[in-house]
Amino acid sequence: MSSTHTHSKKSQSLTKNQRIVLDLLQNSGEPLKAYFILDSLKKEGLNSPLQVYRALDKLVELGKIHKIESINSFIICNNSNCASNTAFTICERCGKVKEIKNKYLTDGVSDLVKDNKLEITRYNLEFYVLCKSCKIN
Amino acid sequence: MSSTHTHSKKSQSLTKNQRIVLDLLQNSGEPLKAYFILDSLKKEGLNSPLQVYRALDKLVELGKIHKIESINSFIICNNSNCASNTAFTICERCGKVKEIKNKYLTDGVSDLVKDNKLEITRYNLEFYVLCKSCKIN
DNA sequence: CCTCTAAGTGTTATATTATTACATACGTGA
DNA sequence: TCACGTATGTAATAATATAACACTTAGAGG
Repeated sequence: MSSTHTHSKKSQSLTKNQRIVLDLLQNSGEPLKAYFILDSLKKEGLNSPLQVYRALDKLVELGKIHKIESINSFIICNNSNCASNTAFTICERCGKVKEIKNKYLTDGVSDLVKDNKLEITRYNLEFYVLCKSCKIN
Repeated sequence: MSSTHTHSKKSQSLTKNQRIVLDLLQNSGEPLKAYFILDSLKKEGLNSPLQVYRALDKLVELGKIHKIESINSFIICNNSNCASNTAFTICERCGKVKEIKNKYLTDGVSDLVKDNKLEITRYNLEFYVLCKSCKIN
């Protein structure tokens, strides 16, 4: 354990603010709003919106979370860092959001994109649905 | 032509506020922000944000315009009222937005959706691209 | 013609979401 | 040790959107 700093670990380590925001999103699993995150993390030392937005921006950039544009919310990425390509279903009745893991859908979109000669850097797909439990009731 | 009022003609006529907002979006062709619309239409008698948002909401509902969620902007629908199914490309460099008219893409998405047993009521697809002129320069 | 109703209007105030600006700290590599 | 990139903390403010309430209008239908 003598020479512990062979090369920088910085790149894979998050700062404190980034960490606590990521943890909250991870534990929640649901989309959360910036100001809700702020309120939730007051006790951890977060005091201003900017601290939250900066952490969120960084986490989005790292592909660890996604922003769901139509509801101004942020959610943990459950596709092991899909690097800003997002596809979600949002229930119109109960608001529940799910990240679409279905490879066929996302691959299909990629194919469509290729076929149509679109040079995409990233995309954001939001499908409004009626979720199973809402469909039943 | 004696009984001219067989059924209401109301449905196809817009109110004054809806009309002037739609006209502005039509003439512009670009995505516009709500408060820009407000400023632009002060002289036409629009005084408050709510007047703009109400008109925008109605026009979105009618499928005459779309909201582009990731830039909080509204744009005329050039697919003859696609009823809230939207697909756009947004240039990451210059910000130019285009509604995707390509039937293959939108049909393809519909197919994917069917194949994946998603019961979609509507969708919002935002593809970030590098547009032709930006690619050259 | 009269009245009921749904939809729209106008206005004030306020809520929600996000950024600017600026001074400071901290770690890494030269 | 210094410079640089990145993050931090804080206050102020900008940008986006909605709530609440009183009032008007247009068309349906008697």
